[in-house]
Amino acid sequence: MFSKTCEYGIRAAVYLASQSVLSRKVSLKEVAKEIDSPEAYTSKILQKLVKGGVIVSEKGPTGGFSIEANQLAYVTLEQVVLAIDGNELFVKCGLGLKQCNDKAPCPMHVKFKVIRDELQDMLRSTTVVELSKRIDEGLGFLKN
Amino acid sequence: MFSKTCEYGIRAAVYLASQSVLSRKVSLKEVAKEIDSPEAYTSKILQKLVKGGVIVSEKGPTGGFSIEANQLAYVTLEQVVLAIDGNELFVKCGLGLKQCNDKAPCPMHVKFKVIRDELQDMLRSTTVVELSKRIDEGLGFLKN
DNA sequence: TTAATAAAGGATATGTAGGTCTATTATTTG
DNA sequence: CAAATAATAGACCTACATATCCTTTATTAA
Repeated sequence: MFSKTCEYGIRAAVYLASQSVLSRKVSLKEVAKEIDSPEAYTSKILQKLVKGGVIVSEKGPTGGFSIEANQLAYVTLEQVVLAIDGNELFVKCGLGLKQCNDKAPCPMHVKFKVIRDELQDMLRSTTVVELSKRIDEGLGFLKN
Repeated sequence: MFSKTCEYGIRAAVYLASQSVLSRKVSLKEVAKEIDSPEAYTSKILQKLVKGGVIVSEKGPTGGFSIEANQLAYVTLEQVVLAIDGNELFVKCGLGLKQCNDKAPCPMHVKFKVIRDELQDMLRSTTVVELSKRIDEGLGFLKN
């Protein structure tokens, strides 16, 4: 469904949310450890999230990654997916046709669009901080 | 969403359905042309569909690919996806965790499962012959 | 102002999906 | 049986996602 990069990205964003509610900045090393992803690769992913405006970073000692306090309530899974995988998942034809749309649809278009839109709605209405709370409550994990 | 191989596979199956209702067998070359996919690669994909029991093939002159008449009404998109991409799409964790399930869920699990199940239901309740009819009616295309 | 710390970034490596090429096997028809 | 036709199969190639390595830049605190 999502690229592996994006899976890491969501996990990273959720972990950062869990720490940002505590006003903690987190190092690359810690993020990688907590979401069980390769450190160097995680670095690239976090950079994408920074460029996408999803998270912020600070260099130097006492630096690290975080989600700004006033953004915390508004960062959604959709933003994370858009920052990493782009909008392809939300617009691409299920059969891979270049020119598939409501006017010139592939035969699966109508039914597929319903699912695609529901997926996007779900991601848009789910915040990373909301998911981070489930972890706190023991209702979810970011690695195993 | 689906692999590119699977996209070709669905298009091929739908085209074969459209011809099988006319009791026509179709050559590899014709399938590739009609769904706009590389011929040699299409060959591999059709073989997967044959092995998966979705379509049948006959060698020699007058040979070709088709969907058996008594199967035509029952071949679903789900069968095509399973034959090519396997069941990963229907069971895999949205965050890529190995051990994510109802008992030990990732934080996205509950919401993601809803979408995943709806997708599978849609594919299971949609037949390839149903989609082929849309093409006949000018309500869909397999290439552009 | 220097040493330590942490992110940024470029170059490179690896693995897998996607795609091609060529030879072989099966079947039909003259 | 021979020639033509069509699928089958294995080896090979390519592009891209995934992953690593190493150097540079920014920032802090002693």
